[in-house]
Amino acid sequence: MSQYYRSLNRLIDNGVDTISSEKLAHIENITSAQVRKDLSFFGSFGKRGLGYNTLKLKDQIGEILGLDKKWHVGLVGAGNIGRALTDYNEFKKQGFFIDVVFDADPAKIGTQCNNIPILSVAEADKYSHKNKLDIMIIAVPASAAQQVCNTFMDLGVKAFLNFAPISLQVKDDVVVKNENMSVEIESLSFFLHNKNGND
Amino acid sequence: MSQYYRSLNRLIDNGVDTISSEKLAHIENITSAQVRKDLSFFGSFGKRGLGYNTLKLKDQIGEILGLDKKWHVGLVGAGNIGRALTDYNEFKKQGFFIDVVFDADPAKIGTQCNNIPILSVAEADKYSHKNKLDIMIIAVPASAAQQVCNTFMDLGVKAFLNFAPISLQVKDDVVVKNENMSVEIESLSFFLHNKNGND
DNA sequence: AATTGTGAACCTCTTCACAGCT
DNA sequence: AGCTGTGAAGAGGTTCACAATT
Repeated sequence: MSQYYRSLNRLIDNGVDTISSEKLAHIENITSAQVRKDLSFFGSFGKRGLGYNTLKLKDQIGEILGLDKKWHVGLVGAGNIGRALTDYNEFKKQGFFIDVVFDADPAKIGTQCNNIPILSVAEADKYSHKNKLDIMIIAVPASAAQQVCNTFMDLGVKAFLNFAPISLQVKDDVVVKNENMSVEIESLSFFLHNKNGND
Repeated sequence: MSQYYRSLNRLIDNGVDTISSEKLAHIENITSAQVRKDLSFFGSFGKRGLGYNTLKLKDQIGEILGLDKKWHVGLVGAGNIGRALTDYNEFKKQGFFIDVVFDADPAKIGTQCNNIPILSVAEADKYSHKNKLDIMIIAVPASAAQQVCNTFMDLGVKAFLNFAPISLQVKDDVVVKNENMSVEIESLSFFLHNKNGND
């Protein structure tokens, strides 16, 4: 869904105002039936014989994904990944602005990261009572990730984006999405390894 | 598989030398049958009545994933994400070292990024004739990603890790893994949006 | 007694194919 | 005529349950 949204934005920028499931499928490297199934699950957005209106479809998907809302995002871990994320344009473009950064390093606390204040994790409690925190991004080492997650779960955060390379244990009403770059590069390693083995 | 590998490393560090599919499943938040199916696909690594030897299993998975080999990785795009990746410890730990960075910005060319030289994309041809490039990481804007991908495909690169938020079109013998952080955060947005709607 | 490895059942996601709109 | 929306068929992946093994 998210991927359709992005492709539609690009199509709109290029002045395309109508698109068929066939063409959209080609862009996404999937089948046209898949596109129609995905979209029809949420409603009837297309016109038979014509296709989908790019602008209308984009808005409808945006609404489904809740992109019309502004979510308050916090980040834990002002390391390499954390710093990159505070200035990541794709997040900003979709309306995900990072309000606050938490870190454990006393040298960093009180400073800023791309104009976002860095607080101590101990201040999270106080912060969360004054400010909304819808989504927390965890960009700390694996050894600290579960503890950090627990801290913010206890403060009522229901959605986590986890960059630490472990599987977090969470309550039933909490959702975690993992962003594990090592997993992906290792699957490339697997592919190359096997390809060469069969040559 | 990759996730098992990481968990096994942590178990070994903690002095655990044997583990059952049940316990490993618990760590990964999956079922024990799933663990056994995954592992048995590649061979019989366990001992009935006992479980799996952590050290042996780790080595066997490492071999399957090709982690005993050293892969030569190149990076295109010395932006926020690119810079973070050149110093990303998880890659280094698994043996993925970035040898070279390519960028289009004349101001960056000739400089270094965490001690890795930054070359112009025009020099990629020359570079690739003298050095191996097994995996290319694409960390450029969406508008440039396909072109960059084509350039390196033509130079014979068969594996890409793509951080640009588009679906790359590649030849049949080439594999692309996408690392699209916006997709994940948007799925969190979707979750929160719907949860609140049903409250 | 404990735990693996695996056929069979089950479930979920994908593709096919075509009726029904525009 | 062209393209969507969707039931039915098919493929792929997950779980069950138990014989085999240590």
